[in-house]
Amino acid sequence: MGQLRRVSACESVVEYIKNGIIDGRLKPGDRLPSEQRLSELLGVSRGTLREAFKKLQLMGVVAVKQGEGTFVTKVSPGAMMRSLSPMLLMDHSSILELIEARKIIEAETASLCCLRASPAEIEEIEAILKAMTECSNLDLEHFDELDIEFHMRLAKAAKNRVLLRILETLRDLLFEQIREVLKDPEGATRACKYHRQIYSALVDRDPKLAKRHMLAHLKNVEDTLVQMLLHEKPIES
Amino acid sequence: MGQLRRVSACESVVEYIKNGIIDGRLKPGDRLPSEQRLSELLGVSRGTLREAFKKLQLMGVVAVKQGEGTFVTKVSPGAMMRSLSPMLLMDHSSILELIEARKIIEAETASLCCLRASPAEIEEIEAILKAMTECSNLDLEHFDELDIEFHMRLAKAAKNRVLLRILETLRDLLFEQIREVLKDPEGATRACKYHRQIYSALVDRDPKLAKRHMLAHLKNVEDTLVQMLLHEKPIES
DNA sequence: AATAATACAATCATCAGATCATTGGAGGAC
DNA sequence: GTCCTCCAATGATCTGATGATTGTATTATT
Repeated sequence: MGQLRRVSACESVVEYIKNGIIDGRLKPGDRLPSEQRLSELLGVSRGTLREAFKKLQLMGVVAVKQGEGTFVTKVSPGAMMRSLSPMLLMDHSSILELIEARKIIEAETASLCCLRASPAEIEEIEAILKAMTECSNLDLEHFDELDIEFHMRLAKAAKNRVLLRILETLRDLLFEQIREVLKDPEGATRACKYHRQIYSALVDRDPKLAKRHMLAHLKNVEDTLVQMLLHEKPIES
Repeated sequence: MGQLRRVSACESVVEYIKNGIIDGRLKPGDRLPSEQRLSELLGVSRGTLREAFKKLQLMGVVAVKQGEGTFVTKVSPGAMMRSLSPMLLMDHSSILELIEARKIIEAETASLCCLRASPAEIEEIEAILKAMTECSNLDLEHFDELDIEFHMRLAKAAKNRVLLRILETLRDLLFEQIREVLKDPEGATRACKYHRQIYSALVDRDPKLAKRHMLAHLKNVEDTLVQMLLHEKPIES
């Protein structure tokens, strides 16, 4: 009997690593022992260990690099964005739900950002804004990255890791859609304008204004996206 | 050297399954071929296949059941929010961040609920509220379940699957804390009062009022929790 | 005939031992 | 000092096996 819970070996390994980080035995940047050694150490097979790593990878706890090893990830700035989950079998309605969620959360983080951002963080955001402005005229290539970076810095300066994590996930899910919007030079110009307004409110430490501008910005993105979705139906694989 | 991207075998399998769902070859509830057969079919080893399944599992795309097989699950846009909880939930500050996130999101869902809830949904919510009122005097046992049910019905009636999924995750992470608050009879009574106010606003279809009451409710929970955290320090492992 | 107990087959969970591919660094050629 | 080659460490993948769990067909019992 006793089917209460037979913990899988894989899950045990995940817990082991997680606890190691929690109690400080493992720190961000640390390299774990090789698969060979760790599997012997924990008494599980390499296959099981790799499944656990796969899970930890997806949770963003570790990063695996062939030829180098497996590392505890630091909570670094938006360094590794692409690696996360793609997964887009979304219909239009779910895209709209994603955007609605983003509007709600990001409007609030913009507001919190006004209250909590350090001067250094504001400077960093300014630098990104500057790069975006210069970028928008010539190089649309990296504009989308800067756009996302702007939003993520804002969210980070809001000092709430839960909201940040949620926005990171939403960002990944909406990444392709955002790119499409920004491919249009006019869309990029508009985005710049909104970003400047948000930044201005941030400098003035005006939460309500920042919230309003962010909402206007995302509403604009939403409208553009709706237009695009109405005219193009294909969902590229 | 064309190191542009060497797609890993694991990732190929993930794409294969995902595309199968997108183009309708695989439908929710379908059982995939056994690991043995599928690995031969796709030309990868079973270990690789299992790593891919691990990832798909975490993405909420498939469910693996020992002795039965691997099944395609019904996939929702909120499915990806699952991995929010890696190592969070360890110190007090992260609990407060969780509550802050909950305040922001749930206040907005209460508002949306006023705009979108069907009469039938409002009736269901009323029934839960009634049960809570009766319950609070005698049976504190199931009161917490009803409390959570109330909030979840509200979120569901807001008709946004992404926000719903986020709140489900936050609920799981905060569950123990919520229980503690409601153990106090006075806390339960207060909760009832707030719930009635929120429900009243819902009946009147007054989004702003509902939002305000929800915020007041969660602020109260937050305050109670802060008090508790100040007096008890233990962090159970 | 209906029901309970058993045996069996399918399937996932895990293990053990290999080979291939990639990375970083050591050491030599210039 | 700089560049190149080679090699050891490590992850990526493969192969083949055994244990654990589930559903079902079979049998025994009433």
